[in-house]
Amino acid sequence: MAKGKVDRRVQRTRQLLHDALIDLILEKGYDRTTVQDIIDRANVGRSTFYAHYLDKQDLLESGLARLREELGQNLAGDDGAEGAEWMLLPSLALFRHTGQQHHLFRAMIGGTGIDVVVKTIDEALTAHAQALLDQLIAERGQPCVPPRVMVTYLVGALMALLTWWLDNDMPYPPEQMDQTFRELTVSGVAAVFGETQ
Amino acid sequence: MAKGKVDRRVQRTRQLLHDALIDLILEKGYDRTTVQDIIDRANVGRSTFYAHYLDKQDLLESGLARLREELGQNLAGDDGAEGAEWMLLPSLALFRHTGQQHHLFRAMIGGTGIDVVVKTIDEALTAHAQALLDQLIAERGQPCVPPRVMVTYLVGALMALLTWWLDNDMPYPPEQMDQTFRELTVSGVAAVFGETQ
Amino acid sequence: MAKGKVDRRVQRTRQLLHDALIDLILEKGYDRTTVQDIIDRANVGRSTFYAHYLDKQDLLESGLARLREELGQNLAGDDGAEGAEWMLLPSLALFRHTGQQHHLFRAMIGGTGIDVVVKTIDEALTAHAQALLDQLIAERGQPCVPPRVMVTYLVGALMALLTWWLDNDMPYPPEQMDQTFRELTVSGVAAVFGETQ
Amino acid sequence: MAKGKVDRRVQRTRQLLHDALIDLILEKGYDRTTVQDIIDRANVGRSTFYAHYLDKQDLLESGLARLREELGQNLAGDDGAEGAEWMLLPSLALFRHTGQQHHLFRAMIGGTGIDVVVKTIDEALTAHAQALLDQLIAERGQPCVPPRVMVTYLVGALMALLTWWLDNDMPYPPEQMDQTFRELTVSGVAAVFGETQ
DNA sequence: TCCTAAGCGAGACGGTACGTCTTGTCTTCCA
DNA sequence: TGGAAGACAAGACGTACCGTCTCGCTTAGGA
Repeated sequence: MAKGKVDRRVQRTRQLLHDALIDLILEKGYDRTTVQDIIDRANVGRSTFYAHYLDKQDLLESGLARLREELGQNLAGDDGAEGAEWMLLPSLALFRHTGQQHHLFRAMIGGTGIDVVVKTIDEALTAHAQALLDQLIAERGQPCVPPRVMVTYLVGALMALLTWWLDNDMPYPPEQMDQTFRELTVSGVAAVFGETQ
Repeated sequence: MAKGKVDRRVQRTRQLLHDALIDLILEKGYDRTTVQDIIDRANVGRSTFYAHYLDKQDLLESGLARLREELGQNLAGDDGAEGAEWMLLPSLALFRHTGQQHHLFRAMIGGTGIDVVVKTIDEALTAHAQALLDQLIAERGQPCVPPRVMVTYLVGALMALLTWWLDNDMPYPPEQMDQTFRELTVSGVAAVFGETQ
Repeated sequence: MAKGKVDRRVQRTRQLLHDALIDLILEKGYDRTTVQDIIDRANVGRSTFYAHYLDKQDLLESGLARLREELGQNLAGDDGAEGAEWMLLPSLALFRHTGQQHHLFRAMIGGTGIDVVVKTIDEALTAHAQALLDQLIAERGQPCVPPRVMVTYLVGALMALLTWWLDNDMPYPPEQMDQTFRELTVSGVAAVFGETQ
Repeated sequence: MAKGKVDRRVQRTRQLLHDALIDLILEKGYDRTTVQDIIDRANVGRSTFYAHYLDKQDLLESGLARLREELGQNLAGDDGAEGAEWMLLPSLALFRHTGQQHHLFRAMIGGTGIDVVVKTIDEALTAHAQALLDQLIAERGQPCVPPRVMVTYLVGALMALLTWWLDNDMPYPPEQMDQTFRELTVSGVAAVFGETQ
């Protein structure tokens, strides 16, 4: 069998398992979902599950690559539209994107959230903000606070807004959430670069 | 037995259980600690454990009252020293306080953290910020963004900084962390109230 | 709790498990009986089973002490009645005893049999024959063949008859089986001690 | 492809599987040998195994034809040499034959033995003894015990000696084992036919 | 010499039983 | 009489084999 090429059956099995997991997360939450639930739903043998994944978390993580990619694409296109040079995070795109799949995202990052998912989004946003900040530093010079801490601040604030928004049934439109984030953020970022808004 | 007076043994048992839990959290983390571990360490019977607490989480939560109180005291005294009227969170006191007990706090809120602990601190900070914000609104009128969202933003950002700081072995002194938080926050808060810094 | 004294519940649980195993052996055979079958039948938790026994075989073996004892009692009383001094095995008692519980013994030693059970009976008979043979040697001197081999011969022959008898629905009464065994055995034993019948 | 004619490759595959099984039985015993072990050793695909045999036992049994044949040949030649007319089993040839391949036979019938192998030898010996006994009956008339039971007795005794001998590292030469069996057997057989030795 | 059906290896798969682990309840005994 | 000790039912876990299956490659034997 050609190396590096995965059997069509393997692809199918993995897809079945992923789909089953997502279904079950939506139905009863990640923590209450057991491996048995997953393989029953996917019509897959127990040993088959463990042939592909180490455990439930491994299955989840293997699906995060796709999430990362999706986020990357959706968020990338947003930057041009941001306008303000002080805006380091694609918050509008993020609110829009998660709002569209709010059932899924609520199950994934709402409430307590699933650690590994939260961490994945966190890291993606962190990388994004870090990159933009590096650019800004190249243009403006060092800010008066440690850049890494700034990034942590921005990402933490945005994640908090996002989580709160999903947990509270999205009481404002994405645009307003973005606007709020922007208002609170931009002058701070400008300030640490010595600018006055 | 005198009613209303809790048997001294009961107090002792509870203390043993709390201490055992804290020890074990520091040793191997909350998630990897089992009820069996706790009662072995505390030299307590299994049924005794369940006579006092519903489960592991209940034991943890019951200890949070003290944490809340401690935080309340430590953070309250800080406000006067904050100086700026736009500062809604006692960040300096928080960094100092957690830094002093960083082993414990790292185990509690570092990494993935223990949900209920994070939530407790989050709620305490949220209440604090909300109160100060209400005052500010009484003086300044409504800000241009939803106040509840503002509070979420501020608390989320501060929690993110705190967690990052502990996870990265406190690379900056509490004063600098506070300063950074302040720089990034104050102008934003002022801005939404229509003030220019 | 008093050491060496076993909780009444423990006794009860073990009894339930033993009974369930015997039931199931009679119903579907030892090999086809699973641990799950046993604990379902006994209304016992899986972990309880493994708290008491290492595995299915261990449960079976732990019940063999009683079998050994039973055999010992039933077979011992027979010797006086044997008559012939050349008779080293309580074959009549054995056929009678097993015939009375033929369902159980068929399941245990018929067909392929359960190794450990066959071995247990084999050992009990071997010890018995060896003891009588030692007496005989004390009286008569060494036989012209190795005593240990003689014992093996006698026990092997008797076990073969017993197994065949149970497997073929006991086509002869115990008395006739005993008589046959006696006819074929006695003159041989006498012969190796230099006696002519 | 010509029907009834088996592909050379087929022969080769079967041989590989048989050899692998025998190797593994000698190395780790029949019970501890898995199908996976066998096909790994034989460098054969899993499906190939099941294309030829139903299961591990089927593979083993298919090899027993040769064993039966071998036994038949070796044992047949012995009868003339038996001498005594009361000797119904070719015990000397049996001890010699198994002694020569004691590694294999020990693994096959020693200890607990492999049921199907033991049964095969048992049946071969039973048929042999039955045939000779029928002859004897034709000459001497009915014995005073059921002939079928006699045969069972003789075969059981011989198998027991053989197993014990192999399990105990053949402490006596085949001739002595045969002699012992003969001493214990012959007078009994004679006796049931009303003869005195 | 080519073609084609078979044998074959590789290994994915559904299924079943295993022995382990942890939870929260229940029972017994002792101080 | 309340707490220590720990037995217990429940059920999820990750592992080990089994027997079935699908896939392409190889390879003989008849055209």
